Amino acid sequence: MVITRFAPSPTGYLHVGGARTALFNWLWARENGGKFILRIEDTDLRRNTPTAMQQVINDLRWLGLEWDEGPDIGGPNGPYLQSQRLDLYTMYAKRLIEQGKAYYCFDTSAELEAMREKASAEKNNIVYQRPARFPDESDVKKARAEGKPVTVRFAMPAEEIVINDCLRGEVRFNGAELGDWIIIKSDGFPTYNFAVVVDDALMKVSWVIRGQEHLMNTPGQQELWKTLGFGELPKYVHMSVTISEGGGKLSKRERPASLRKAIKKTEGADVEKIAAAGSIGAEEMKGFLDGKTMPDMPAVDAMAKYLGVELPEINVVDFFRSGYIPETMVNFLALLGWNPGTGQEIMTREQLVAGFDISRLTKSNSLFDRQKLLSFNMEHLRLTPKEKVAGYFKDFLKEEQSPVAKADDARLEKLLAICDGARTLAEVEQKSRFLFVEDEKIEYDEKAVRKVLSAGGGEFLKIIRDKLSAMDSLSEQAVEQMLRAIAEEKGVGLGKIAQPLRVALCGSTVSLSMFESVVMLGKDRTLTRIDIALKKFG
RNA sequence: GGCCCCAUCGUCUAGGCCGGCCCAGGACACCGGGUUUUCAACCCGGCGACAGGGGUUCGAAUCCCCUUGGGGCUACCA
Repeated sequence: MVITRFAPSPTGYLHVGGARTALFNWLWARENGGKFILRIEDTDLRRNTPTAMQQVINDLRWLGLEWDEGPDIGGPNGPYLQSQRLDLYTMYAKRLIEQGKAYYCFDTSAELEAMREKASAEKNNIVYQRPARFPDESDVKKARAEGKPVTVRFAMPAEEIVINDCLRGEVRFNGAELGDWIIIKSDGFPTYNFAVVVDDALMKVSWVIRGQEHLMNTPGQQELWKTLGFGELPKYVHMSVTISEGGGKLSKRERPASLRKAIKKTEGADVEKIAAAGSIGAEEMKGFLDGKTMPDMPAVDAMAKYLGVELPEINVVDFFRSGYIPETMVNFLALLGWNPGTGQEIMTREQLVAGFDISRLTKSNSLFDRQKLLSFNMEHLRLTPKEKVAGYFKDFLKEEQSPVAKADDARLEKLLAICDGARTLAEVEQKSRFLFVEDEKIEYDEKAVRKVLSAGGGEFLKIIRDKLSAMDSLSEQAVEQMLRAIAEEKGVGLGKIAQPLRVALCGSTVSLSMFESVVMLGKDRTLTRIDIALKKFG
């Protein structure tokens, strides 16, 4: 049976790189009728945040990547939180020590740092000097009494280690150069590389599909697996990595970094007010601007909103908030480093599962192209069943606290239908907003007013007003006829007529079709808005 | 620096393992035109790549080597 897993560390929102890894594992399990496990790697006390696990779970659910075993639903191989498996790691570490395959160390971080510096000065990799005699329990006691840190290292064999990667073939390493590495930290917690082996083995994971960044960890993990006698090795697949526009692995730091850039670029930026918007202190703000610290995501988002800058989407939630739907994300992410070989690009979840194959993974890194994502979203907005999209739209509106949220299901679907060709739900929201704002509260875009209303558009508005008030029933056809008639009479294009009306009704030059807009707004409110606009700008 | 991975249009990629069907195909972006009540969409057309150098071969995008470039890892992070 194919058993895969996704093992994030709960350090914040799920970002697209992680989502892609999760997706490939999920696809491979589903394709083979296997199992997909969610495991939380919370062995770093300092970095974990209490809400992060729930955030990751929410994001995976939104993407539709359901797992068969996990911390929230349990399973036969639990617990699925590493922090709850500590006794297991301790037990296996003890076993290794007894076998003489691992040993205690008492180095301080300063001593380690000195070793690193020495190695780097010699233009070499740091290799930990294995002691001639492994310390015993009495040494440990002594070290503890002296207040020295106690860690455990795995003794790597000094021989060639060959791993067989399903994507990259045989990759060779020199065990002697890799050196002995820590499996138990001084706080008693296992390191990632140790816990991952124990858990993968105990959870019977048969396929380890992860990013290329883990390739160097594999020889160590493989040796440990063998030493622990865990039997048949899992199949290893080290996928390409997702690169961002600026070069380098896509990282969640990009959002704060891009905000910092924006603040520095803004002339006369009121740093105090910006900090207040993010509810962070002056100290933290200074550290952030100096590039020393990163505020948390809510603070970053709030400051960006205050400044009115768009930050690049990195986390899965960012894409949700920008109006993308899960179908798009799953499809697009799947195509980053994989393709079905059929030339088909736009695919449903089912098609992805059916067509997925590890052997068609790409070896080279790929860049996350937001332009293409945008066009994918348009396609999926069209392809996905209407009710489903309406559901996503509702969630989106709620998250954005949009006035459009007041609309009922029928109206929502209507709006979505009118906006066929929109690339994001945010575009639909933006175009529809004016329908749900009070007549007096329309915000008029200065440029739009200048360009359309002040430039003689008021004349046409008056004509429209007169014609409209004479109509007794409104229909899209009737409104269209009326507007076209005016255009013809005046010998101008329809645009000359529709644009002033648009600005009067919406305050903007970007909105729904005017024919539908007038009908949906209703005669009275349309007239009211025309009057307001005429009074203000006519 | 050391170790490891990778290398086809601006981007994602097809093709490469089984050399000739590839003077390299698709998609997104871009450019030009059309359509149009705004934005978007839509239709037609166009630009555009085998990183460089050596081999092997009758023949190389495809196989080998070197160079260059990109990426990863180099923690008591995961």
